[in-house]
Amino acid sequence: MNTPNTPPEPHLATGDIPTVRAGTIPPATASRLGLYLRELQHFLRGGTETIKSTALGRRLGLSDSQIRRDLALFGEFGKRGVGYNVAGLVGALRKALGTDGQWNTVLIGLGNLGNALVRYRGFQQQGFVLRAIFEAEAAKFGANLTDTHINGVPVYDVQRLEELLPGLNVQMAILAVPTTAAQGLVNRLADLGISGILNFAPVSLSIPDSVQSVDVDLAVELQRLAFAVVNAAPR
Amino acid sequence: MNTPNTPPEPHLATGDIPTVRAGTIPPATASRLGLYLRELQHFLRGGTETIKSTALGRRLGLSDSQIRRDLALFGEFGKRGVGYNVAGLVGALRKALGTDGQWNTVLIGLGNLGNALVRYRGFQQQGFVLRAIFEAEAAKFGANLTDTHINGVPVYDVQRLEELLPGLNVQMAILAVPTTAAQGLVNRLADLGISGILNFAPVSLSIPDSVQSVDVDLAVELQRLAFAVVNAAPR
DNA sequence: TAGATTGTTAATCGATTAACAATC
DNA sequence: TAGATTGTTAATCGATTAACAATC
Repeated sequence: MNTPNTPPEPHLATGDIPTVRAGTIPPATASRLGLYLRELQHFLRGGTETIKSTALGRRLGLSDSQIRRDLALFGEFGKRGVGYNVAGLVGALRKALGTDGQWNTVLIGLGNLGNALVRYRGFQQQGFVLRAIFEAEAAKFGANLTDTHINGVPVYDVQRLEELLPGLNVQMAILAVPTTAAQGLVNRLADLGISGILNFAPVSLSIPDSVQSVDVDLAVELQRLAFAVVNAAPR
Repeated sequence: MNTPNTPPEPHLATGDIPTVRAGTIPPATASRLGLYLRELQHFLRGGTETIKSTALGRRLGLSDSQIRRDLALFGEFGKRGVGYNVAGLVGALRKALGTDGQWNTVLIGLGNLGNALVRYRGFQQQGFVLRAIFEAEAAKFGANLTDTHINGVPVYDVQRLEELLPGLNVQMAILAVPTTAAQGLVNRLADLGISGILNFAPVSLSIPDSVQSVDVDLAVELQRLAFAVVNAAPR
C-alpha cells in the first residue's frame, strides 16, 4: 500500500468484480453496506469461508430476509443450501462502496478531535490515505511549519490550503474545525474542487451540489442514546 | 450546572412542558429530533423567536412538509401565518429526547479517541456530565491513579469498575476501547446495571435487552461518504 | 380583510417481512 | 435423495409528499 509520501493513484474502479449499476442500490440498503462489509471482513479474518443470512443477521440485528434481499443485489455470491461466499462479497461490497481503490484525504483542524483522527487506524485500513493536515493555529505544532509531521503526515497552516491542495490529488476532506470556521472552509474546499467532506462540526452546512457530505455530530449521537434509553420498553 | 465533583440528580423528566406519549414518535422522526434541536438552539442563540417550516427545512435539507408533520407531534408551538415558537420547541424537543434533565456518564478507554472525547465540550453543553474515566493501561496517565484527573474528571484503572461504578450514579457509558476489549466491557457494564452505551469500537456487539446502545463507526461514515461521491449524479 | 403559514388528509412512494419455490 | 438455504414474489407496513382547508 502507498504511504502518504508516495503520490498514489486517484480512485479508479477495478473492472474484475461484477458491478451493480449506479443508482441500482436503494438508499436504505446503501446505508447498511458499510456494516455488512465490516462484519464480513471480521469473518474473513477469522477464516470463515461462507456465511448464512441468519448468522449475519443475528450479528447485525437484522432479519435474515432483509440480508438476503440486500445481498441479492450483488448477485452470484450465495449458494442455496450453503450460504454466501465471504471473500467474494467483501470484494463486491468494497467495489459498490467505492473503497476498492484508494482515496486521498486531508484533515482540516488539529484540535482534540483532529488529533485523535490522525492517529485513527481504521481509515488507512479501509483505503483512506491522509496526505496532509491543515491547521489554523501555528503555535499548536511548533514554529517551523514546513518540517512538522504528525504520524508521518505533514502539517501546514490552513492559509496555504489554496497553494497546496491542488498538488495533493485529494478527493476528500475531513473537517474537524470549530463550528464558526466550518462554513468558510466548506466554501474554500468546494472552490478547490473537493468531492466529499466528512464534517464533525455540529452545524448544518450549506454545501454546493458538486460536493457530497456526511455529518457526524457526537452530541446528536448521545442524544439518540438518551432517547433510546428513555423510550426503552419497560423491563 | 453541576460540576463532576458535586453529585448531580439522576435523570428525572420535568413536568412543565406538554409531553408526547412514549412510543408516539415514529422512529424516522425520532432520528431527526437531535438535528431539529441543534438547529433550533442555533436560532435561539441568535435571538430568533419564530421559525417557519420552510426556513428550517432549507437549513436541514428536509421538505417543509416533513418539518410540519414532525413538529405537529409536539403540538402547540406553531402559529398559522407566523411560524413556530423557537424557545418552546427547544424545550419540547429536549423533553422528548430525554435531555431536559442531566445524564451522568463514564468514559471507558483513554486512547486517542477517548482523550478527544474527554475534552469535547458538546456533551456537557447538552446535559451529559462525565463523572469518571476508566482506562486499562495505568502507564498512560501516571503512577498515582487515585489522584489523576483529566479536565477535572478522575481517572481510574478499569479493574476498579465494579468497585466504583455503583457509587457514581451513572446511567450511560461511552465506550472508546480497542475492538478486542469491547464485548467484555459491555458484559461488565450490563451486569452493573448501566442503561445505555455509546460504542465507538468498530464491531457488532451483543447487547442485553436491559441496555440500549448506539454505535458510531468513523470508518463506516467515511465509507458512506465514498459511496455518496461515487454515486453522485454526474455534474 | 388579505396574506401567509400551519395542521392534516389522502395519495404516493419505498422498505420490510413472510412465505415458498428453486436449487445447491 | 433429503435437507438446507438462497432468491424472489406478494403482502404489509411505514414514511414522505402534495395539496388545501383552517386559522393566525
